[in-house]
Formats: sequence, C-alpha cells, structure tokens
Amino acid sequence: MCKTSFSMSITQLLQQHTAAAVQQLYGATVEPRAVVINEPPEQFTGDFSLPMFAFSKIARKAPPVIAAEVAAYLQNALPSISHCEIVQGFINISFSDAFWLETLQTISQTPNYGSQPAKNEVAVVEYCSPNTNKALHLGHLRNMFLGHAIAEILAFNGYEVKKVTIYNDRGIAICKSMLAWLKFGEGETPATNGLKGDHLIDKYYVLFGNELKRQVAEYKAQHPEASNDEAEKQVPIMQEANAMLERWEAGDPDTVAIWKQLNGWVYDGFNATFEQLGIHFDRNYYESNTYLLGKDIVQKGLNLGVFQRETDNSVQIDLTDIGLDKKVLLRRNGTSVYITQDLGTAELRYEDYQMNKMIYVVGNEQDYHFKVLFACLERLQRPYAKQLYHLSYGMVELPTGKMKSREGTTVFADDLIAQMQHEAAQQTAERGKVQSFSEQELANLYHTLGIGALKFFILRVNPQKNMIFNPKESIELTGFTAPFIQYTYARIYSLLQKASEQESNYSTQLSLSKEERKLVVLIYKYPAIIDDTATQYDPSVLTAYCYDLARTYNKFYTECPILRSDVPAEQRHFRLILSRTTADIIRSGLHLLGIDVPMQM
RNA sequence: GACUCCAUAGCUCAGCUGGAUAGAGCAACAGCCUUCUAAGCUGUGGGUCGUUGGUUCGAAUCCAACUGGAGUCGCCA
Repeated sequence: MCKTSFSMSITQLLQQHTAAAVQQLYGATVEPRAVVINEPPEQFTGDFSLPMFAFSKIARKAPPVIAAEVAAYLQNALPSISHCEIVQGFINISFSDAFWLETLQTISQTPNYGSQPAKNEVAVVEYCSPNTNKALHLGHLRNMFLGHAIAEILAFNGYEVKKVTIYNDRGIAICKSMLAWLKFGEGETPATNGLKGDHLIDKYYVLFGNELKRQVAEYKAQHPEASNDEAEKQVPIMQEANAMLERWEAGDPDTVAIWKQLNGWVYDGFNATFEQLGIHFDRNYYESNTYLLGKDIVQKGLNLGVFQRETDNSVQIDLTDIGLDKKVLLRRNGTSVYITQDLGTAELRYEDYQMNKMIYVVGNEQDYHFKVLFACLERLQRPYAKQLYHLSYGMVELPTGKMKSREGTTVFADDLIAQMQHEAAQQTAERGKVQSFSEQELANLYHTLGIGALKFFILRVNPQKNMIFNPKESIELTGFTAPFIQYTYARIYSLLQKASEQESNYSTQLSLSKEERKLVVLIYKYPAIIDDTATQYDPSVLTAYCYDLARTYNKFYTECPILRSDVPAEQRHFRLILSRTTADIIRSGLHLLGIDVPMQM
C-alpha cells in the first residue's frame, strides 16, 4: 500500500498503479509515464480521467471492458478513491473528500510549496543584451520578462541561477551615435536637456541615419549608376564613422573618452528602466571586453581537426553533414566574427561559473546562429555543450505592423511603463477603494498594477509565437490580466485580516462543494505546473494557471460564504485555510513571473 | 530559390507526448451588490481548427503537399 506523499504525486501513483494493473490483468508491460491522465470535461464527474483505448490491443478486449477491470484494480489498490465512473473507454476517478481535505492540510503546511530542493547545479541565464546606441523598446521588454521569469523559475526548481547580460557596447553603431553627437550635439548632455541618457543617444543615432540618408540621396544624384550600398560606403559621414571605429579599435584616447562618456549616460538610462521593471543581473559582460575572445578556441578546433583553414587563410567549420552550411569562424585577415566572440564568451562563462546549464534569451531571428554556435561547441567537445538552450521568442508587432524607428512607430519601454502606471492610477481612482492610502502607497500600488499588467500581457503568449501588442488592450485591467489576479489576492488578504482568528485545523470529515473541490485539485497541481513551465521554458503555462486559479477562487468566493455567522466553525477553518493557501500560491506564482501583489486595491 | 517558425470565434490568445460535445478574455447583449473588495460572478450569441489528402478505433494535435504570413540564408552584429 502506497502512502500519499509529495515525493510521489497522485498522478504518478495513478500512472504506476494503472501500469501495474495492465501488467497483472493482461501480462503486458507498460511504462507508467506512458499512462495518459486527463481532466474530465465539465459534464462528467471525477478528478482525473484515464483513457483505456491504448491498452485495447495488448489486452485484446474492448476499451469499456478494460476500463471496468482496471477501475476495479485501482479501487482495490488505492482506498482513497471514492468512485470510478466508466464512460466508454474512460475511467473517471474521484478521490474522497477526506483525501482532498488531507491533501490540502499537507500543502498548507508545506513551506515554499511547489519548489524543489537545491540540486547543486548552476544555471546561467543571459537576457536583455542590448546595444548601447538605442533606448530599450517593446522587443527588449519581451526578452527581459522572459529572461527574468525563466531565471526565477529555474531557481525555484533548485538551480543556483546566475543572471547575466552582455552589452553590445562597441562597433559601428555606437560610433554613429558618437559622431552625430559630436557634429550636431553642441555639447548636449542628459543633465542639460533632461532626456534620459539612453534616449539621448538614441536621438543621435536617428540623426545619423537621417544625415546618412540625405548624403546618400545627394551622392546618387551625382552618380546615378551607384547602388545604395556603394553610395553608403562613399558618403563622407559613413567614412567618418568608419574612421572613428578604427580610432576606437586602435585605442585612441580621445575617442575612447567620448565613448566612455556616452555609454555611461546610456547605462544610467538603462539602469533607471531596469529599476522600474525589477530587472537585475548578477554580472554584466561587455562586448568591448569579449570581442577579441574566441581565437584560442578556434585554434583548439583546428588542432582537433573539427575546423579547417581554407586556402584563403580563413577558418571555417563544415556543418553540411547535419543540414547546416559552412560557416566562417575567423576572417582571412585573422580577425574574429560575431560567432567567434560567442564561442569565447561561452568559454568565459564556463570559467566564471562552471555552469550545468546555460540559457540564451534571444529573438528568433538568431535561431540559425545558435544552431551553428551549439554545433561548434559540441564538436569542440566542450563539457557544457549539451546543456545549452536558446530560448527563442517571436517578434512583437503592433496592430499596424512592425515597429520602425525610422517611421517613429517604435514603442519605447519607458513610455509604455509610464502609460501603464497612468492607466492603473485612473482605474484605481474610478473605483475609489484606497482613499486611506498615502501618496507613496498610491504610487507603489500604481507601480505594482501597471508593471504587473504589462509583464502579464506579454508573458501570457507562448514565446515561440510572434505576438501583436495592442496598446489599447494592453492597458485593459479586467479578464485574463495581472490586475484580475492581483485583485483576487487583495480580496483574500482582506478576508484573512477580517477573520481575526488564529488559523486552526479542520476536520477531514467535512464534505466538499464542487467549487471547493475544484480549487483543492487546482492547488494540488501547482508543482506539476511549475515543472511544465520549467521544462518547456514557457512562462505562459504559469500565467494560464495563475489566471485559472484566481478565476476558480472567485467562483468559490461568490458561492461559499466564509465569515458569515451561520457558517459552522469547522467549515470556516477549512475555507480560511483554502483561501490562505490560494493566496500563497498566487503570490508565489506571480512572483516567479516578476509580478508583485498588493494587499489592498 | 533553400531552410526554419506560425495559421483555432469579429479581435487577442489557450488547447500537454493523438482521446469524450474545441476553450478563455476582449468586444455585443441580458442579469446579480441590506451580508467576506462588483478590477468580481452568472447567462446568451459567435467556429468548415488555412486548404486537400494520408496514418487509425479516434486528428485542432502526427505525416505529406499546397496557400497565406514572418524570419534566416554576410569574412554584419
């Protein structure tokens, strides 16, 4: 007889016993993991549903017959089962009220319910990784929210997590901003014009682009045969930018000083945005420090014979045997390319952390790049090569189409953050429930609600898919949103405050209403949801769960009175513990998504 | 041209390794506050799951082709 414990979940028990039943009844071996467990549809009773169709071949019987026989076996093996309903080839299993009441008792006393014990493994999560010539926009938000959530979820699953980012702080792009600032800036600084540093540099990047466009047009007027690419190379402002890049690479002190000053402003700007979003990193990497790395690894690859030196002196890897192409790893002049750096950075991270797992949160336009990178590291037989994962996500588009900075349709992170908080303030004011709040408390509430809504709106979509960001809908605070869930939390919190009594245990002889039972079953599923979220690297699994939990609670809340005087004490005790446990999970789940909960709203 | 990803209600999205009558939210309409927070709850309408084949007891889910959309295919990053 197996005792229910949390090392072996109820679903695992069911799988194991079903496999044993098939073994004993029909003499066929079935993997417990292969036993399918579903949720029965609304119109049937039961906490779990087991389809028996898959066994009809090995048992050589009709599914309903198998269902009856397996059900009998299960009821005998698991006394907690109160009822089995056989419908066609399905067994719909109900556990007893007492069983669920005991389950809730155990869960309500489990600290950090849903988490895994430390496994002494390090997971590095790289995310955000912005260029320093532009302000953060909508795409970065999706990246940061995903990265932060996955990092938190892996930590909850027992990993020691290191959050890192790499600043693409060098190269032609930042030189363009620097040059435009020198030419047109008249010494302007964030202090003199009040613009955030990252937006200031973004402005000069755009100015460069405009000037480049003007000069290209001029050039093409004089040289009608020239292509756009040729014109761009010939035009004075581009030649100046390239000259500046060369000076930077040569370490010219004046150029480096300007570069440091402008990047400094950008970092101040980024940090202010990170602060708003609750984003932080355990370590920052800078491309200016790492862009020369990787050459020695390429040399190792040459020694191992997995890379080849071509007749033109470039180094390449041939990946045609696994359906990829040949890829240059060192230019013919011996300098590094993008992937060379990434090889070096991976190695550097391994030196820093000896990580067991490394997640790169990077948009899906780099899918191919990461395939090649991982293949290279595998051929180099790096010990971490099999533990690398590219968390790829789709683009964020506007209802009007793609964002285009040239057309001024870029949605800046800072603007969106401000807009969301403004909306939260407006909606809060309309409801007038927090009149006792101080200015500071109000500001905190608007922040919690606005940022929460923003994060949830973006995280609720499967990362793999492109998503459409509708600014109008994003500020909606009802329905499948963070404020809906936050509101549920605030309600429970208020209820618990009013309860005034100490939490005390309840009798397991109570009988459960439909709403109560659904809620307990959902609470029971939290660890499995966490596991799914982590193994799929998909926070949208958790957002859906949190919403479902809140919705189920709200239903319970309207159907089942708790503090009313006619509610018996035992039932009140149970409902209070049920409420408190729900609130704990809401707080826990939202926290993993990077979202806070208010005590009142 | 080659490869990768996507296609589900008017709109935004769920739908797990194939399982029962495909689900939410928004929008529309109709109800529910003398009682624990109405940012809530209840109900109504809304679908050829892009198309066509295939695999099988059974397909939104797997396979193939096609259509439409996005992305990648630099000694750029």
